[in-house]
Amino acid sequence: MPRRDGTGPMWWHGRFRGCGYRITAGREAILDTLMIADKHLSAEDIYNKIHNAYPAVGLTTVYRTLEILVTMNLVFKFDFGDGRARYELVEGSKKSHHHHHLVCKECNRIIEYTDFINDEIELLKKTEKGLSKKYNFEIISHIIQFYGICEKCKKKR
Amino acid sequence: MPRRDGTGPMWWHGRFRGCGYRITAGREAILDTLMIADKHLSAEDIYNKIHNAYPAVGLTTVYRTLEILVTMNLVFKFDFGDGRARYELVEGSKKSHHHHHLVCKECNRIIEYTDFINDEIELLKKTEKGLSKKYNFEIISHIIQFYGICEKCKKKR
DNA sequence: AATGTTGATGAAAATCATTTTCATTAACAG
DNA sequence: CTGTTAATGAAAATGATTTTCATCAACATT
Repeated sequence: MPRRDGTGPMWWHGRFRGCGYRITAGREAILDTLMIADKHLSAEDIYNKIHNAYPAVGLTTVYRTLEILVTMNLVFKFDFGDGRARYELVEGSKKSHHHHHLVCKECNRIIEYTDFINDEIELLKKTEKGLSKKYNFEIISHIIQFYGICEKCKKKR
Repeated sequence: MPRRDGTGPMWWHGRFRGCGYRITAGREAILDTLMIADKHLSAEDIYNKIHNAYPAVGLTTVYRTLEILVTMNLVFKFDFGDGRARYELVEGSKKSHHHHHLVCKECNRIIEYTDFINDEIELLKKTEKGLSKKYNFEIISHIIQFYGICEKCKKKR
């Protein structure tokens, strides 16, 4: 039985192996980092967090692992418009919860919000159902982002 | 009075000049292209479309103009995950209409949909109102995208 | 536990969209 | 018409991400 307290195989091992991928120290470190952070991180963020404990894991491996995780739909890749991608565990993978983001066009601050989620989930369900039928499109994930000016940047003006 | 039939100043001239920007042939060509296309284009798409009529307009100018237009909220910049940004006129600027996108994770095809928009608009309004009050965040635009597998890619499997 | 197959890896080089530099040109206010 | 200064193109720089390739290690099989 999969556990997540470090005493047994992690919840994702089976799925990983099932796809023909091997479990390596680097990959475990990357997944652990994503689970602990439970927040969007860039590839370099992850590399830095890992580097002390696993000096042998290079940035290339971080990119390669993230690509696999995104393909497997275990991780979602975000673009907040600042030229580098951010990654976070897909909702349901573990601790993560349904949320979306506000992106400040001025300072690029990201605000994660979980408000007004119930109505949103309901609408999303309905929309996904309708869209997947009409376009015969299998919907796996979605993104909702609001762009604007954050509190601090408004004051600066 | 601003017109859009080529017989007078375009609707955006005033706004452009008001921000201290000059009107140049290149900028007119870029805006025209976006208006005619009324669909997401990459910087290079625009460059190619313009190049015959305006060989003097370089790709750099396209990028620079697009950046201005995005800052002025006349144009929206999209990331569909294939490494190059797409641009389209903001809804309300001109012919464009409220719509969102389905993105195929496999072939990167983009499907533009306008279905189920009424409920969506209503929810968005409510959410935007709530969010801007709670976080004191001025919302200018939003993005909704669904990721998944398109019809053709499902069949290929 | 030893071994072979083959996926995984790091380092360095390559890629490629986008940005910056800089000397020249042109918009437009006066 | 003229001066000021923003806009421009070409070429170089940037910087995140990807690829190459020789080496290493996971793990299925013995």
